Amino acid sequence: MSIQNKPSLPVIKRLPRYYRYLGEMEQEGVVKVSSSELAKMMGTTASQVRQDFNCFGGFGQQGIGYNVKLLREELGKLIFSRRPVPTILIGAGNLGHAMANYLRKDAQGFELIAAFDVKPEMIGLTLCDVPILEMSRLGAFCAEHRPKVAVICVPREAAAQVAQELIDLGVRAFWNFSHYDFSIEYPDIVVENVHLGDSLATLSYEVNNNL
Amino acid sequence: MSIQNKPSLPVIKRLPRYYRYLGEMEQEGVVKVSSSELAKMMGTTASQVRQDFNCFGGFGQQGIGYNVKLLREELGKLIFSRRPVPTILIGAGNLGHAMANYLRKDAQGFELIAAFDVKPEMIGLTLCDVPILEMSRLGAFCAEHRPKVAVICVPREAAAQVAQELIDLGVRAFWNFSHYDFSIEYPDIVVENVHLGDSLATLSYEVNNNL
DNA sequence: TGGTGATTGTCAATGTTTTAACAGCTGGAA
DNA sequence: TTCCAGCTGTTAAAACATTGACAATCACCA
Repeated sequence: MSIQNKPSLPVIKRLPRYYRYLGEMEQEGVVKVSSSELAKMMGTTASQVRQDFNCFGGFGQQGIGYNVKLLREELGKLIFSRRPVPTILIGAGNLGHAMANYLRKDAQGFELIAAFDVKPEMIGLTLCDVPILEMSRLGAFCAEHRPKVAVICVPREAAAQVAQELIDLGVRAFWNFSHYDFSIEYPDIVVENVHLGDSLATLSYEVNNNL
Repeated sequence: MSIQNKPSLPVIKRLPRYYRYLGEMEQEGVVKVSSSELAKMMGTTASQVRQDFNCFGGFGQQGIGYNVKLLREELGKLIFSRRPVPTILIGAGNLGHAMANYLRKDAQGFELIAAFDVKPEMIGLTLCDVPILEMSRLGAFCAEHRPKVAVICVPREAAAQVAQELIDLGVRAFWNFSHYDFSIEYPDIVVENVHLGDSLATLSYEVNNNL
């Protein structure tokens, strides 16, 4: 019933998947679910499912199982902010476009408020209804609008400098698609890396060695 | 000196990063590196670095360290195939475009040979120099060209069916951007998931709870 | 030539995550 | 009412991953 020890990273990484499956179930009209049913979907054990939820105080009812709607709501409260987090995007290239679209159509909890790029021909265009601004305006924009999250879609060479600039400007969270690795010197900053190259290399390794 | 026990997933996931850092060092003209220097870059311990390489037989020289060029070559051999792996892309939308570009410009070891989409207005166009074909031609194409890897950039609703079709057609490796989770029923299939939604949700959790 | 400092490969210890086991609760049937 | 099957919460054990420790090796120098 009480909040247990701080959930570990593996647990946190599983929460969105639970949330996703529960959403699908709710849409299908499923009302209750057991840990073993969830385990089957997740490809893990019932034990892990129960332990995961227990980190946050256990949302189930002994003898019954979990109420799908309630459990999903609770997970939602844990994962998402009450109101959309103001977010900016740096690098409006191909990947930047895809991610801006993703933020608008498929993500919840984030509100894209501006994009930035260095290419002169992009300035003034819009991206998912937000303007693409010059990098030189970054400072003034952040001072005024105080974005909390930045999506980094620039090449590695540019990333280090941009990251430092954004940190100095008060941005505290990064969804990082560049190959640049944020250093660990800033303890109060959160970074979620999507290293496509590493992901693809992992696939390559598996193809090479396991097929 | 001999090949140790099968490397675990965490080790494999670190290989691309080692490879990346070694590439940067080689470009800068660095000749040798010690486990503690690598550890510092990776944000881990020297012990782990040595243990990681030891899974594959230890590429260093006692008393000296590791030869940057040699180590990188060895890791490259482990990660990448000798010749480019024929690869197809399913779903030529925004994300598909970005990933096709990525495959061509920034990835090694994969050769995009065709893209497929359901939208009639896309058929006949090209994407990174490869044709965009109708989904109905998938079977014939695979029979002729035998792609090994498929990049899945379709919505979740479509993914399950496409995946099954591709598996039946002999594709054995998937770089999966859809929200569909490949079931575990096929043991000889490798899947590398890039669940953007889950990644973003993780970031959201951190923003919500750690900032 | 022999000593010294640096460094790897390897084994043992520690820490973390996952799995198993079981007491206690619940709803329904006999 | 009482029993039973099915389920959670929780504690304990097992598996796994990381870190620490140290002998063996090497280049260099006196």
